Amino acid sequence: MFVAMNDDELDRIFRALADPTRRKIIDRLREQPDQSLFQICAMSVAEGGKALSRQAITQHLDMLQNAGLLHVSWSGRTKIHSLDLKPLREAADIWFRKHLLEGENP
Amino acid sequence: MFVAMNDDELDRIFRALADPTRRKIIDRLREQPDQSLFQICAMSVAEGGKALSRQAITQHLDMLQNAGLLHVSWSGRTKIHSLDLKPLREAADIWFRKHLLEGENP
DNA sequence: TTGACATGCAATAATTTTATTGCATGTTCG
DNA sequence: CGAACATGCAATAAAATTATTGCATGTCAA
Repeated sequence: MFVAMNDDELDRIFRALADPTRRKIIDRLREQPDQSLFQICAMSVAEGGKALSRQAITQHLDMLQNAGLLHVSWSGRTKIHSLDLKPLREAADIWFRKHLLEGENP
Repeated sequence: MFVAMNDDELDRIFRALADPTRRKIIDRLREQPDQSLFQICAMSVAEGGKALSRQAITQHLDMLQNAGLLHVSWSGRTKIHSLDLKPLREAADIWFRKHLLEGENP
């Protein structure tokens, strides 16, 4: 099985995963998909401890989307966010597994 | 199988992987372990395109070591670097696989 | 011992990332 | 229609990351 992904894409994904707030968003979005920006902000406040502004969350979501990790749609005035795990799997294929699976002691 | 890793450790690992220079260092160190700082600098110059200062490389190595990804030893005046992939595997266990393996369509 | 070598340490500069603020736009509901 | 709502856009501030420079320390080898 073969995946195609250039360095820039891979880089965007790794960068997207570098921030704990974004990883938390990914976690929550996986637990419950199709959340609005407001819902995501609410989660963030409820769990994260520190309350980020809506714009901060928006910027994090932008980075996730830029890395191709998000599927976004609109329902009226509401923006709906869900995960797209495919790029994550591709990144794992071409990088992570290379280091984690080769030469593993059984 | 159970792994123990706190949020800080996980965060250091993800941050360490966020930079392309560091990922390249990991790649090269995997191809050829037990390299000195100078060797790593030389590689970086030879391959990376942009020539970083020795100190820049040192700082990158520090971050990798801080994330527990490096095994360092001394031979006289020479510092020897090798990878320690165990933390990477642990990080994959508690985070990556959760998202990548669950709910995979077969 | 001395000079070249391999590296460390510390300060600072340059760049990027993260967060905030204020205002603007389109949508729903009464 | 008009008010509350959900979000966007843009500028800027704050903080963190990345890279550089200069000097210091310990080691090897002639």
